[in-house]
Amino acid sequence: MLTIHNSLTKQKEPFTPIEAGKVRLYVCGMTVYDHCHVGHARMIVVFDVVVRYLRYLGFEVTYVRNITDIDDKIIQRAHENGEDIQTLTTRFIQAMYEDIDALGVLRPDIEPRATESMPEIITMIARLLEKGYAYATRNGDICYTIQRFAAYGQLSGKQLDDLRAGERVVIDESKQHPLDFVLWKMAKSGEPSWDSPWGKGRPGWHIECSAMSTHCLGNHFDIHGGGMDLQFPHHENEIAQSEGATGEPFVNVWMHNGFVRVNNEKMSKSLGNFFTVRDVLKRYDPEVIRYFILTSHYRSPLNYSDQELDAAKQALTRLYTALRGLPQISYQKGQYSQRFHAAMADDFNTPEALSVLFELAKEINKNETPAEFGAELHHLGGILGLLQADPDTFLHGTDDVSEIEQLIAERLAARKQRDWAEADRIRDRLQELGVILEDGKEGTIWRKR
RNA sequence: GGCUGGGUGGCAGAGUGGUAAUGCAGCGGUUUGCAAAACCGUACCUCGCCGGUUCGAAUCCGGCCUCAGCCUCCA
Repeated sequence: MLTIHNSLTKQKEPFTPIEAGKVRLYVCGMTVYDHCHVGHARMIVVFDVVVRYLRYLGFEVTYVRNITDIDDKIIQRAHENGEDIQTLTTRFIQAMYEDIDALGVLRPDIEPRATESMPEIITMIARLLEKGYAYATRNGDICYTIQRFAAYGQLSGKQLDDLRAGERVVIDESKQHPLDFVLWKMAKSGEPSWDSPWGKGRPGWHIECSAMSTHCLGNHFDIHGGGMDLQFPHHENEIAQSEGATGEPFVNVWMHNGFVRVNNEKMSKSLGNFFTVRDVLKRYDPEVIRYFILTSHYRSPLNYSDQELDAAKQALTRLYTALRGLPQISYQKGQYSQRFHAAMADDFNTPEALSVLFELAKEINKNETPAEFGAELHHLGGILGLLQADPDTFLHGTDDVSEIEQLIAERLAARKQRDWAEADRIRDRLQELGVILEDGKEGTIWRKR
């Protein structure tokens, strides 16, 4: 039985889909004005694992992850760069695919873009106006009136009276309530705009997700995910918009992943303490990053540092070392699978699930006939999107290996002559090249440090 | 000020009532020409602080200290 922590109720609940055997899931994706950083990578990998696991359990999953390709920051960045908006977003969408494909992330089933969803957005705003959930301000913007939505605050646990709008930002006098948010912004000169019944303009960020998710998945769907920072106000606003417009319940289960931290602070664009995925990929195998993300539970904070990545690399090396040289046989469910699945079914407890993989590695290493354990390890790793590379490929790296193999052959010859000095000299040389040797009964094998 | 979520052995990180998973690091041994990898054994520490409930708590309750996040955009 799969249980999932629901941010709405703040507890783990047994998961029951709305429609038997099917799961409809929406995750807030990227705003494409810059490269993905490790924080984005965490969100994307976490929900990739969620989707993989739901599918593994036999659910027919419809996974939707949007792309926000129009907003203030995009406009601003395009302006700074002196390029047009579409050129900018196209470039960063391409870059995003490069980054997350490298991390072994499966593509969503539907990937709606804000700029391609204007009819749905406009329809939803019109419905909110009809039902009295929205109003036009003096300057022509359309705003949501949160006081009309009685359940506002249910997700974040905030009471309207407790919220201090204007604490950190100037209050907009044209709004009825300081926390009312914009659904449709009137066009400014030089900015992209779309026609609407209220004149040319563009959508607010919150309405995009409400419109795209309900359009792709229906008014009421199973799971909505995103980063912890989106809980308020973004997801709170989505509930208000969607339930206001449709009159139906919006989402059954809300899932929020924790942050990546750097020196005990949230990694973020605004703090400037972020590492882009492509920079980290220059120094670490993508699978190491994926593994690193899964070493902590998805709701816990994850500390980013080189030491942590080194540790992840070392751990993954242990698993691949165990798999090296094993005959490929078909997987049969073993005793470890049960524990792996118990962990995963408990709110996707990947650290616990990974610990089972290490126990399998140990079993392989000490066992005379380890092929079955190897097949199980390979199979269970695959559920997490790990351990699918050829072990030698992982351990050797992707650079040219001919010089290394040449040196190893020379060392082997020296060892045959019992010329230990020469053998050790070559080994030192190889060490300089980052190669670690292992002399076994059946010859010498090696790996990259 | 309000709301969330945390504080676990040297480090990382699970565990939410029965006495600390897993990885790295440490120590002793096996193995090795020496190493490495691997295996076997092993220590440390008792789970932020104080009090309570219980036969029994890291795990429940109360108080306190402290950290992070949200209440602007943010995965």
